[in-house]
Amino acid sequence: MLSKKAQYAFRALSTLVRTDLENRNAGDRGSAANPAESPTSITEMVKIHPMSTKFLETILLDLKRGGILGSKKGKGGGYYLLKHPEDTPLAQVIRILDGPIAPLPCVSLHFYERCHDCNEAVCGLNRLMAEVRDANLAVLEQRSLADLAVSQDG
Amino acid sequence: MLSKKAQYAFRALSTLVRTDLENRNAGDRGSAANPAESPTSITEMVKIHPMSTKFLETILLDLKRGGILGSKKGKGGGYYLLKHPEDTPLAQVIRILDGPIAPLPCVSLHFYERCHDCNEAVCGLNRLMAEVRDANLAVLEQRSLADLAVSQDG
DNA sequence: TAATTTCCTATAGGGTTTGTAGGTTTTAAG
DNA sequence: CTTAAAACCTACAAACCCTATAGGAAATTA
Repeated sequence: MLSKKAQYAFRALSTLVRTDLENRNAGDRGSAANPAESPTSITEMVKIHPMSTKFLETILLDLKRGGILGSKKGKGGGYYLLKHPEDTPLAQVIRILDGPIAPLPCVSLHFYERCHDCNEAVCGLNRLMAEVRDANLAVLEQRSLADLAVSQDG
Repeated sequence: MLSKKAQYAFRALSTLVRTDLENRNAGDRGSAANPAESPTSITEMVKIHPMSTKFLETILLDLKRGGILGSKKGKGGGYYLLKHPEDTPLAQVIRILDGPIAPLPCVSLHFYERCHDCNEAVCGLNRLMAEVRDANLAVLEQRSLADLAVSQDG
């Protein structure tokens, strides 16, 4: 199950994706194209998706440290996507906030930990959970923030 | 990530699967074929896969209540598989010990809970996490306890 | 100078996970 | 009929993690 952190992250990100795409379209028509020039503040995000402001703050900082968001301090500041929405897979968001996607540490690609109680080469569970991991990644590495915004009204 | 409970469960189950298959083969050759007639005790399981006896006890009781195991009390008693290993999907084990497989309650098939903060019909995250759930189930409902025992030496 | 906003760290409360304790009931074997 | 072995049951404790809050410091704009 996704943690609350990850769920809140996706809500905030869906707002940022919309703003991002709007800015890009405006850019095509001669207006400001650079998302960094029109960041979205935490206050605005919370208005759209009500949640604890302070909690969201820590989440956005995580996403910034994780290389997904940029920020601008001071009045008129806020957060913005560093890359095109299509270029940030959902897997990256989940890893930052929830850690490993794999069902076991010994089959994790990014958070691997050795399994002390079994021989990984011949462990049946190991092999099966690697299958589960791959099934997850097939979706989570393919799908991106861009998919998050499609027809999202609520 | 799988809980310790689920991990221990799979280890104990792998022992039971082996015993089960051995008994079935022996049955073909004229010996005891019914797994219920040669149950495996907790003590034996812990010898093969070292872990807390008392903790495993609660896990096995969960699996019994969940309809996966049968048991026999008293001296010479123990646990045994109620069905052929191929007929118990991994998903059933995980649901008993860890609950929902879906990444969000609002896309869970067995543990559904309504999502209060979004319109499920148009929620982008909802749709994506349903994809993840299906990817998981494609493996976990297809794979069974029988797959757990294949070439498992450790 | 004032207002706004991100940035940073610590911490508290609650819940869950993990594991323990102690006893009861059932069954088999001598 | 007694003893030993095993499942069964409930409560509880300790550790850990998740969620959220608090209180400022630093940066930027007007």
